[in-house]
Amino acid sequence: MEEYKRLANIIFPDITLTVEDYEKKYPARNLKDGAIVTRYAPSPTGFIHIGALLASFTGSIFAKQSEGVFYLRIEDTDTKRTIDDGINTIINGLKEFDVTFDEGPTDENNESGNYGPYIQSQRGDIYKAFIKHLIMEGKAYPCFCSEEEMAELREYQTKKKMRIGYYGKSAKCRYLAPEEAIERIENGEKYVIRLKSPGNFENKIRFNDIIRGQIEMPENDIDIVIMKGDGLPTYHFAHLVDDHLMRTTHVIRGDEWLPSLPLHVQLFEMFGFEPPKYCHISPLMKNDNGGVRKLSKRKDPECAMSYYHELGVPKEAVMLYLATVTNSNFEEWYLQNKDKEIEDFKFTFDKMNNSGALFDLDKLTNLSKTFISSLKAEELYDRCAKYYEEYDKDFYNLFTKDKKYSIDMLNIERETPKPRKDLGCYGDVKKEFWYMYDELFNSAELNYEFKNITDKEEINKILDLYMEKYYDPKDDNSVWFGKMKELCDELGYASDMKAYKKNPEAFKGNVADVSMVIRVALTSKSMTPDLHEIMAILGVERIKERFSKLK
RNA sequence: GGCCGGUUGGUGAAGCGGCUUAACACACAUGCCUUUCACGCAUGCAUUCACGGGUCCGAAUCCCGUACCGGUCACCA
Repeated sequence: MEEYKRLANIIFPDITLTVEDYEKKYPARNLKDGAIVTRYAPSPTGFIHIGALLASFTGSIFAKQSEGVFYLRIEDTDTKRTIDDGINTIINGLKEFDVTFDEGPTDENNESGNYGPYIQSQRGDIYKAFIKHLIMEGKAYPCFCSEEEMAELREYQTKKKMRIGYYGKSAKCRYLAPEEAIERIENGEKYVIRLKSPGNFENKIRFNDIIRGQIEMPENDIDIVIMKGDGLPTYHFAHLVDDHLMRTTHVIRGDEWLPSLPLHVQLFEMFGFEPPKYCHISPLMKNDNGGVRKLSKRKDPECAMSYYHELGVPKEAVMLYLATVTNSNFEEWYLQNKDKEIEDFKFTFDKMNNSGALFDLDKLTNLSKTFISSLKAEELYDRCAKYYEEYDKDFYNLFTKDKKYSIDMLNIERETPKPRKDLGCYGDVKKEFWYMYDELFNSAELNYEFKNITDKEEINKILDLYMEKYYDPKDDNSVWFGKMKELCDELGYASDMKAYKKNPEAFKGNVADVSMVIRVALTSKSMTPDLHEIMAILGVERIKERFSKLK
């Protein structure tokens, strides 16, 4: 025991605070029964992907609904991957989707909360105190094996069909006498600290995952590295220290961590701490030539949150989609409670899927269309203006030049019980309505999509007669359409569709064909929103102007 | 290769031993409505829950085996 103590003091001469000191410094949280304390703990690698949003949304919703705490912890122990401004990227990126934290860093230099620091690179002494404690008890040891030696070991084990890893007899440094270790350290040899695992692979341990249920796995017997050569802890050890000291009740994380659960439980037991509850969530998957795989930020553009931002998909639609992935019964509830907020739905762990869901962009688009259709014209206008200001300055200028005009345009067949659902994102506004702007209509290379009536003379005949005799901007929709029928009668087209269907031979065409001529003449497109409203918004002069382009 | 997890339609899924002739939603198809499209409405879309065996009066639901898919086995998280 004395040798272990000496070893510990030689490795960590400056660490004076003990595990007990930290236990006192970070007391149990005083929260109501059942309150969930959980966290989002990303590495600041400068990129927010949809899986990260899903994980953070899940954590925040459970914390909120249980009146618990949701905090941000930055896991920057991998100094090679950490980037500048990574923290701001995470905070601002999530904030855009209304995911916010009760505690944790608030920007690169500040933080709030009593359980910090919340940035792992600033917690070095805390980890060291915990590691020192283990060394003093003979439960951790310095390992001097080089990368080459480790590679050899792996090769040997593979050849012999043994389990791979630093364990049992293969764990040479485990058997080094403390005196020898001290000597090698004093000689300046490089080392890492490994856990002296008390586990036996032959023993099974069981634990309960909140999402997966009972799981049985062999005990961990691998002497994993707990402190790297650079003095920083590995993920596993930081997880133990941080989640214990920050008094986390639920660890919500991706299921890639499931295999290291025996290790984590072992770590907590070695310190006599109660482990948190674990909730392993499945990753979002994607079809890929016949197979499925995890959504990948390298291969899949839809994985990056910036993808939705650039398209102008409302954040509400993205969140709605993630809510349906989180709890499959959410959608049914939402369809009946469209006026409520996502948070009003009571999310539960047992409704969480325990196998990976295929990411369904179609479904997201549908949610987005439905959501946009429910917006008031003015609200949509504001959102679009913001979007185009960022992504299409030219269109932004046209769009905002006459605010009322654009709002009227957006309001076609909107703010009714059954609004149009044709806009999947803000970016679609330009695609659907560009012809409403003279600057675009007059400069575009127009492709008139005339359908049944294509003869130029006939088209002009219809347009002329319509303008001279039948068009009156004061008419409401039904009066206007009544006149359209009169126009049809005069020119030999069927004004009554039923009569036309009964005997198509008797007519040159029907009222739909004639309406189509006017629609295409005004917009060049065969598919548009309500024609009467379009004309009302364009006004007589511009209608005439557009008709004359066809002369 | 070891360990772990998963497998219900084109997709997300409900289901947790009899109420299932497998909910709901997306997608798709057809029809209706209709001046186009979109909306809306109606109908269709798994005789079957990966496969094989077992338990049971009864199984998508419980057990065992097989297959396939996924994850993991770093001084990365």
